[in-house]
Parts: sequence; structure tokens; C-alpha cells
Amino acid sequence: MPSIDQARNEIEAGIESRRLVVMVAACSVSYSGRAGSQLGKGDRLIILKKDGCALVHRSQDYHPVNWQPSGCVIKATTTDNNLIVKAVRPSPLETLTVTTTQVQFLGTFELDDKAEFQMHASEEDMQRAIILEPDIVEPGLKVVDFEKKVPPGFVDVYGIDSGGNTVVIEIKKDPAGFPALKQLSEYLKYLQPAPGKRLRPFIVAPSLAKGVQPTLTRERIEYRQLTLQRSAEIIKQHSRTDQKFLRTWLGAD
Amino acid sequence: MPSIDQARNEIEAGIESRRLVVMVAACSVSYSGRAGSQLGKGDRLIILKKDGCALVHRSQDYHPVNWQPSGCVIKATTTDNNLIVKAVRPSPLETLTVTTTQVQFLGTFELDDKAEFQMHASEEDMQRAIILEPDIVEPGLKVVDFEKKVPPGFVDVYGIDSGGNTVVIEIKKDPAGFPALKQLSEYLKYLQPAPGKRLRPFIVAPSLAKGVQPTLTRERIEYRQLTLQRSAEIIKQHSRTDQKFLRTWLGAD
DNA sequence: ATGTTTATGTCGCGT
DNA sequence: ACGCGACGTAAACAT
Repeated sequence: MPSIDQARNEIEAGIESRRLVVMVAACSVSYSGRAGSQLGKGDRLIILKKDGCALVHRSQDYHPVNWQPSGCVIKATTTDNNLIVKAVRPSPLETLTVTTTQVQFLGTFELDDKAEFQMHASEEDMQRAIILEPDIVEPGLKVVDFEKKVPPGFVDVYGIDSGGNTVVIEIKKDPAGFPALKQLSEYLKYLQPAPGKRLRPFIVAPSLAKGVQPTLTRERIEYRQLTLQRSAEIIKQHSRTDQKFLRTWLGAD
Repeated sequence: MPSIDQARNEIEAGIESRRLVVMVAACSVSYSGRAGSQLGKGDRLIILKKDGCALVHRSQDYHPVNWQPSGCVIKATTTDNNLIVKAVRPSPLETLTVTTTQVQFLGTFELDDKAEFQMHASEEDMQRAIILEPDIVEPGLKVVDFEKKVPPGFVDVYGIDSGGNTVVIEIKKDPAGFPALKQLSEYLKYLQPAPGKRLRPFIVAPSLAKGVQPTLTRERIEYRQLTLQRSAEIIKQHSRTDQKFLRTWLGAD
């Protein structure tokens, strides 16, 4: 349990050396900026990072009770037996002040962390599922291309139905709303069906956003439900070789 | 630097006693649920809270790189010289797995924190407070409009007092200075009271700037004190439905 | 339990 | 710098 002065020195040194500062302390917190807040005295976990962000966590909740995003100037001072940590955000001008009366724990850490964070975009899995089993969109559908370039962007999946009509699929992993329909409509402007055939626009998504159904009908856009879970199952069902094939196909493009 | 087994015991005990668990450790992290992610080995700060939320922070960024919101079942186990912390969210089913090879620091803390968190948003909250309880400006006041357009700008709140006089309110969240008075005076030029009635200009602010009092008196502008804090209290007292109503009223304009 | 709206949202991207 | 959309948004609130 370091003294207030020890704590200030350790925090300042920690910030200076760009280490992670972790403190558990009895403190009161005030914030002033776009809005303002007051938090009376109590024990909290305070985190200061090298990119100049600050977090004040209570014993509950995912969200910090107070915080400051990265890019702040952080300083620790002492006055009157209190340790004061200020994190100031230049623009918009905002100030977070943590006034500590007693420090329960203070540590600074050098985090050696060069790993890359990889997230699987789920939409990609939906795309894979459709390519592996086009029938989930419509029996007889043949996928011809995907991520097909058109001036406004990329068509997720592009194919031909059993009648020779051109199928244009827009995939959304979230409930498909108006932006998705608009996007799809934009793509259609730059695509044309084979002579005597039609363009068939599809939305594939786990659900439809509220209120889009009328537009869907008016624009003659078809909707097929596909959840992430179902996509995952479909991918799992197909052998490793299938996916390898898929991967090479994707890579070849 | 506790051993893997010591760490597991301390974490389990910490969770059991509903303490805050703070760990700095070399670990890899994987997440699977609505989406999925992988993060290779590196040093991170791991936080487990009594409400069953989990945070994994890297050396930078306001956001945790991985997390689990409150309501998870959190368990610590050991296998093969590894410490494995799993946080499982029941619905939607999601799993966060932190696999630790070495623990740099581990502490569990009882955070004694009974303070209330008070937030005030801004001038808008003051406006809301006045609309919800016009009596705080003057008993009998009826609010007729707000953000009422006049050529130089918008009148914050516009109403009628118990005597039928027109009330024009300018709100400031900071000490009201000359600019506020000037602004209010400008508005008055474009407003007129009912026949035989008066215009009553009001400044509502937490305080008055230095030196404005004489001008206030000369211009017959009335002042009512209202702090952000008090506004927040008033808003809090009124249910969300009240505020919803308020919003629709605002939207209708 | 499900759906909708808010947020000191934050963050990234395009103009 | 500002505006717009996405996010594993999370959380509160209404249904």
C-alpha cells in the first residue's frame, strides 16, 4: 500500500516509460466535457495506458464508469494528502479528474504483446456457405463469381439460376435494412442479364429490418434467411478439401 | 509471480467471494459466438468482475481487445501447465477463453464503493428540466414552445406566466455573461406579448458572470439559478415515458 | 424473452 | 475538421 507521494512518483514514471499503470484506490471522480459527471468516494480500478487513454472501473459493469479515450495528456500530482490524476482530452476539450485518498494497489507493467488480433468476419462465412451450397438460396443456382467488382463496390455473390437469369446477392450478417437494399439497387445499375433474361436481386441475411418489406416487394428484391449458425454448420459439413478448393478458388479469382 | 496452480486457486477464490480479479499475464485469447476471434500469445491485463463480466486489455486502446458482458459464468482451470479462464455467456451463447502460460501479477480486491454516479448532459438537460417542471422558473409558468425560431436564432424556452405575460428564457450551463444577455435582448426584438401584457425575459443559469448584474437590472431581465445537477435530478424523477413524450413533442415542433 | 433506442458511445473511412 | 456508418457495440427501457 504505497503512500500518496510514492504513488505519484510511480505513476509519473510509469507514464513516462509508457508502461501500463494499474491502480486500485479509494477515490472520487469527476468528469467535465461534452457532458459532466460526479462520483463520490469509493474503491475503483484505474487504468492508464501508453496511448493516453484512461479507464475507471467499478466493481461491476462492462463499461468503465468514467473514462478518457486515447490521445489524452495524463498527469499525476499531489495536493493536501491527495493524489490527483488528470487526463485531459484536447479536442473536444474534456477533463477527467481522479482524486485519490488512499492507494490499495499500484503496479506498472511492460506488456510485451506483438500478436495480431484476428477476427473472422462472419459475413465471409455466410458467403462461403452460399458458395458451398448455392441451393440454400435457390435450388439450381450456380455461383459464377463473388466479390465481383462493379463501380459502386463489390457484389457479394453473383450467379445464374436454373432459368438462365442473373442472380445478384447481397449478404448481411445483421438484419438487412434500407442501406443494404440501396447498395444492392446500386449494383444492379451496372449489371445486365443475358439477352431475354432477368436480373434477380437477392438479400441474404438472418432477418429483415423493420419496415423494409414494402420496399423489398416494390423493388422486386427477393429475401432468403440465413443465420451465422446455419452458415457455420454448412461449412462444417463440407470436408476440408472442399474448403481448400474454395480457398484456392478465392485466391485465384 | 504466482504459479499456474496458485493463480487458479486465487482466481476461483476471488470469483467465489465476488471480489474484483485483476491479472497481468502472458496469454492467448480466443472468442467464439456471434463472431469469432483469435489472439496469439502476448502480455495483457485481464479483469474479472463479480457481475460476471470479463475484460482483456492490451497495452493500447480504450476498448478491450476481447471481453464478455455481465452475466457470464466464469471459471478458471488448469491443464498442462496452462491456466485457462473461460467466460461463457448463456444467451447468445458465446465463449471467451484466455489461455495463460505465465502470470506476471494477480490480485483480488474487495471494492467498497457505495457512491452514486451522477451525470448531467448539458444545456439540453436544463431545458428538459424546465419543460418537465416549469415551476422551477416560476410557479404557474406554462411552457408553450422551445427552440422557437426567431431571426437571430432560437429561443430556448418560450411560455406564458400566470398573468398571461410572455416569458422568454435563455439557458446557459456556464455562468451567464454579457453575450447571453445580448442574445436574449436580440430575441426580444422579434417577439411581442399579448395585448396589454408584458414580455418577461429570463436568464436561467447555474450562476451569473461577474459584472452582469447591473445590466440585468437595467434591462429588466430576471435571473433564476439552475444547476446541471439539479436538472439531472429533475429529469431522473420523471419517468422515461415522460421524456419520450417530450421528445415526440420536440420532434413534432 | 424480445425488440427498440440511447450513448460522454468509440472508431474508422471518406470528403 | 466534419459527417456518416459500423460495432462481437452494451445497456436501459418498453413490449
